[in-house]
Amino acid sequence: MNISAAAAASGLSSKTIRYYEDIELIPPASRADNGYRYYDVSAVEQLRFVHQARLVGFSVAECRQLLELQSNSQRHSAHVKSLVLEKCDQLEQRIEELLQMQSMLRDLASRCSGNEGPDCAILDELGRGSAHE
Amino acid sequence: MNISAAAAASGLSSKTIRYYEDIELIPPASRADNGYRYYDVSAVEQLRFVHQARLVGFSVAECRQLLELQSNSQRHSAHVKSLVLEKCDQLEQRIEELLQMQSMLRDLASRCSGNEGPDCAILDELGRGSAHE
DNA sequence: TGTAAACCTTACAGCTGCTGGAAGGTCAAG
DNA sequence: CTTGACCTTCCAGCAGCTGTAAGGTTTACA
Repeated sequence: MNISAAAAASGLSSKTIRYYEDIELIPPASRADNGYRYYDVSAVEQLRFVHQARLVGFSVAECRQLLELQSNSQRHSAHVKSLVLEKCDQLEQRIEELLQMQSMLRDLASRCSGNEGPDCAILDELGRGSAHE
Repeated sequence: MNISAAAAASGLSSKTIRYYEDIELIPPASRADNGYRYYDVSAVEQLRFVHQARLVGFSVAECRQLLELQSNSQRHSAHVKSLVLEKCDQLEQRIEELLQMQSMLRDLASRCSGNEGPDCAILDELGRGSAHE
């Protein structure tokens, strides 16, 4: 399997796969006679693993940890689970932040008449820097 | 007002203020005789403006737009308002994404026994790359 | 057989939005 | 007169890729 097929199968881009190899997130791919990277089923599975982990919000560093756990038969599943729950909490926090920002924006928007004139409560408010603190 | 006082008054760091000047987001600060940057009330207000805009989710490029609008007496407040509402929508989208990620994580966590053993549904699932698609 | 498109390779630059550090000048307190 | 806290510039680095250049290979088709 060439890199672009592996990309299609894993959901990553070829570029990203090379990049992950570069930063040693994943081991160097084996090579065909012509020097092309070659991926077997288990290599693709690893790519998919990383892709999924990234999708649910793990950083590359955290993916490294997860891959280590995956290859460590001495692992405790409790450890893995705690990483997942921790990430969950982080997402929760981030969501709260975004909701905060959104409510500030909605508040700003509600104060602005939104017409052809230049008077704008949004610009005024931003300059005042209150932001309800 | 020195840069650190301006920083304290605006909520930005000195570093960030210099950076914003560097990328020409804000005009070059005036200088005292000793070469130190000097900020008056209106300069500080501009800094605060940018800080607030960043806080509610505007990118630096968008801040540039907002500053232009602020200094443009021909502006229509409707234009400003639409930028704010658009940003609101973007936040909404991002929040949805994070919620999605969170629900995938919760689902993964629920499948994992979380004990001393190595068997872990999370690692299995990530490798399978299903992610409920 | 030729050639053009579609792959593959490496290497390096750039993106966003800062932050840290080095090397040096200035200023206020004791 | 020294010490510490400012200030200055400039350059490097963080995450996590993505784009581009310059070249080699393979495949399809005329």
